[in-house]
Amino acid sequence: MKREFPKSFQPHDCEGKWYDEWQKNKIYATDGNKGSEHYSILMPPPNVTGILHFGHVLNQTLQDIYIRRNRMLGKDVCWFPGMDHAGIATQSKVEAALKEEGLTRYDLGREKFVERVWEWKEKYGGIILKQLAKLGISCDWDKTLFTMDESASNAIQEVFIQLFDEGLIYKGKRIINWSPLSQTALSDEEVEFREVSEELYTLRYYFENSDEYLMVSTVRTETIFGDVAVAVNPNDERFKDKIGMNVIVPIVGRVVPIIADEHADPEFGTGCVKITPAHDPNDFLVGQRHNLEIINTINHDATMNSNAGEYAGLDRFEARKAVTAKLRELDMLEKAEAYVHNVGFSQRGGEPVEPYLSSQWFVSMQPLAADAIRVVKEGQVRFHPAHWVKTYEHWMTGIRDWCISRQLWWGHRIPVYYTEDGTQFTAARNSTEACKKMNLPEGTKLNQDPDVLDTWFSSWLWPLTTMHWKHDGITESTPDLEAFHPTDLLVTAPDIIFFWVARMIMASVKFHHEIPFKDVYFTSTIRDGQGRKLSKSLGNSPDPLNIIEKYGTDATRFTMIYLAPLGQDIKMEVDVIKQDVPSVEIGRNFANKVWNSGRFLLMKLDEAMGENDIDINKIIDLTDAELTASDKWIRSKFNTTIDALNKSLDDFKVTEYARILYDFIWSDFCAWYVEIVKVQFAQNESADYRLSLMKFAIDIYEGILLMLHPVMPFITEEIWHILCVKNQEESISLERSPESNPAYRDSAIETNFELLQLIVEEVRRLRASMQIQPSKKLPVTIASADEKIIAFLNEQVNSLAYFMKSDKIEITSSTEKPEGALASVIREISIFLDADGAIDIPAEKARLEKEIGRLEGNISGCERKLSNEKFVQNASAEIVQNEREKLESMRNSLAQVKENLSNLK
RNA sequence: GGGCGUGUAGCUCAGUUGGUCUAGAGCACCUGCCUUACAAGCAGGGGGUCAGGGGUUCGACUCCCUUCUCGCCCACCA
Repeated sequence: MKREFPKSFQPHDCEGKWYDEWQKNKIYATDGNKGSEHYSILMPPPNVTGILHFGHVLNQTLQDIYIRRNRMLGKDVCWFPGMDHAGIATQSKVEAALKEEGLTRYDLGREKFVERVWEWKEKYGGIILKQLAKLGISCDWDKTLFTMDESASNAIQEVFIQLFDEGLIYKGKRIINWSPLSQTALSDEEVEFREVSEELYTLRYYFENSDEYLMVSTVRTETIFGDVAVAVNPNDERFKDKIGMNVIVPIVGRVVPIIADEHADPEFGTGCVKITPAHDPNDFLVGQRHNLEIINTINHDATMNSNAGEYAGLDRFEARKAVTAKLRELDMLEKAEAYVHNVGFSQRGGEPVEPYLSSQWFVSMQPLAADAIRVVKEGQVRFHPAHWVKTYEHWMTGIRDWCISRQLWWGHRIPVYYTEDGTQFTAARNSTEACKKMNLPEGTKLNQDPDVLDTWFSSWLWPLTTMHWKHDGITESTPDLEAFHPTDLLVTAPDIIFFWVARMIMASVKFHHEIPFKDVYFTSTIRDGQGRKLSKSLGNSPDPLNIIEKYGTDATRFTMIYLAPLGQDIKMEVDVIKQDVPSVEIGRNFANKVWNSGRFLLMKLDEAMGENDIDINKIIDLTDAELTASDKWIRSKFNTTIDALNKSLDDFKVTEYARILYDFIWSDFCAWYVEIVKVQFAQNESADYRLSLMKFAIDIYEGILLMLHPVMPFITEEIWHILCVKNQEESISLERSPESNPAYRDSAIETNFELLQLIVEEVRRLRASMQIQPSKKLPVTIASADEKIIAFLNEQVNSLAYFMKSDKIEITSSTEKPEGALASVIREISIFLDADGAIDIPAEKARLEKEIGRLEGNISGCERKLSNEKFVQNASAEIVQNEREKLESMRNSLAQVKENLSNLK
């Protein structure tokens, strides 16, 4: 029965089919008892609100490559998928939906609102995971964890209580980053600074009962309502005598002291700075040092409060305009100048954050950092590329406390209980336990803290919660933890090194006394043709699903890997309107090449079988004596390539892996070996030989499929089932490792074959230079003084003839040039192409003269080197020897070329 | 201000501990081909003082110093 092998590869026909088959047979599932060696990866959980982007394609493909490879190596492999509840993002989405109905979350109340969010999650939350599955990733979906799942919640609660009891979580009244849009506190990491052009206003602060004034500069005129002092530097001679005097805040009329504080920089502005402790982190510290009153003038939504008098209710920016106008009117404004400075923006909401004084929960990070720095320094956790270690250490060394409370409803509620008067509180699993901890009578009414935890407070426990650590609040160890923690590899974008990577290291070391992962691979940032980051807001990001639809999953995966050098950005031309990424053609064309070479092998196999239906596995292998040098050459190359591929993956040089595969398959296998198979097949009509030859070629090709499978899982699976498996029931998947056999490595044959390639290429060049018709067959003479080379070339004479389009080849030790032939010299081997009178004498003369010039240049360079005593003394013997041989060979070649020139008449 | 990275053909990038590197590949370009799988293909070609300067060395794209370019991260100035 002949097998079907369509003319071109149709990705869509096989992708869904194989993915279903893999998942149905649960070949990616494990209970941790499948083998002695384990390998695991944690999937960075996408946001429940997320949609697929190119970052995912790259990131997931990288993980899948390592997962598949290690499974193929026979390890017990587990890839843990999951999804993040994404506090602010998700809550905003649901609030936006409510707004459509004319409602706010307060109309629903907390409980109803959270129910709504769960409903939303059930309805839309799975989209991103289904999209990820489209990438062909081989994870065990049954192990999917949602960060709001009960088992995760329990662990998170335990961690909070433990840190609270140890005094590492504390409540503090501080200036935090407030998001007026989301109306919640943010951590420092959630704020990004951007350069903004604003105006710097210089105001007059008059002394009491005087016409004299101090000049004070500020951008934020609206904050003068919170002014409680003016600070000057204690060493600033200009103001030394003013310290202790009072000035009057414009408009407000408040009398405030002039204080001395290092915070005031004499070099900046007027040297005087107004102190507003409620609205600036530095001013807050100054206020603490000088025991100043704190006057808050801004509401949660960034409108002015009653302390702003007639400006109350105005938005902060409108208030700034109004106050500035008023100052101008009162002649209190000395000047206004253009000013560029950095302003913090909410990463999520995009609005300027407000430095805001409020009570929040903090984690004391310094005590957690020490061990986490150590495990990286010691190389227990390795970063790729390694230069991230410096960034990591720098941040960890100066680490600041982490604000973890969020004024949201969607998230893990803070497990802290307060007495009704608010004077006593503790962290506990429930109010009963809280009563006990506070020595209160059981049943005392307590209130739980209304706030929830920062989403990243669940993310930092991801290595533990995915494996159900303390899923019930108690259990320290689980089968997954036993088998798969620490995980082997984390693949993630470098922009979350602080948000996530560093914190996971701290958490696993602190709570489980183990590192969370051994290697961290930081992925490339994907940019468009102009070098801009692909992003939704820029509108320069095509939907990967459209690209997959157009080119296929394998092609998309391969292209991303092929283009993504470790530690450097990828630049990729994108066309959002056409929804196209043209460079994915690389992968598409490559897939086509792979497909067609497989198709060719099957055609030839079928031809060899004739009417018979033979099990490929029952075909007799060619003996070593029956193999030609070319067969041995491809076998040797194949084994060299496997080793190179393994090394590239071990070194996390994934792009190199893709390039080695590409070059080996395209050049070595397709361009050379497949052509040779055609010749060998044609020249030997024995059916047995032909079958055995095809089996040999298909065996090599099967190895190629195995090597390619981690990056192109679908096409390889499809071809393997068509070409390599007789009985479809035997195996669901090709997954197993190609083995390299050092015995098949043969450097002598590789060198000889390289020579054959050079000769072929030279003849092609000669033909092209004389514009000889491609179909025209011409006699070729190859002359060498080396008998071994003659023997090798003689064995390959049919292949040579085919490659060189020659109808007559003479391989000889005599260097006599045939009449009227084009002549060339490659490594002392003379090549004569009988151009049958089509020879252009002046052109040929010019070509030979150019060659002579080149050789003479090289020879004199070589001679100069060798006559340099220091070179001969210092360079290694091998280098010097090489140089001598090179010189000798070039001299011989030069002589031959000169002879060819003199014969040219 | 501090740290990290980058600069090689028109474009995107390779280039292993300095020595066949007078520097490679893909795309684009030019010439010619429907040659027994593949025109999503095949054969050939042009194109680069390896950002600039200095140094170490017998020898530098590769190591050191320095200037410049572009990019990223951290800190932050009222």
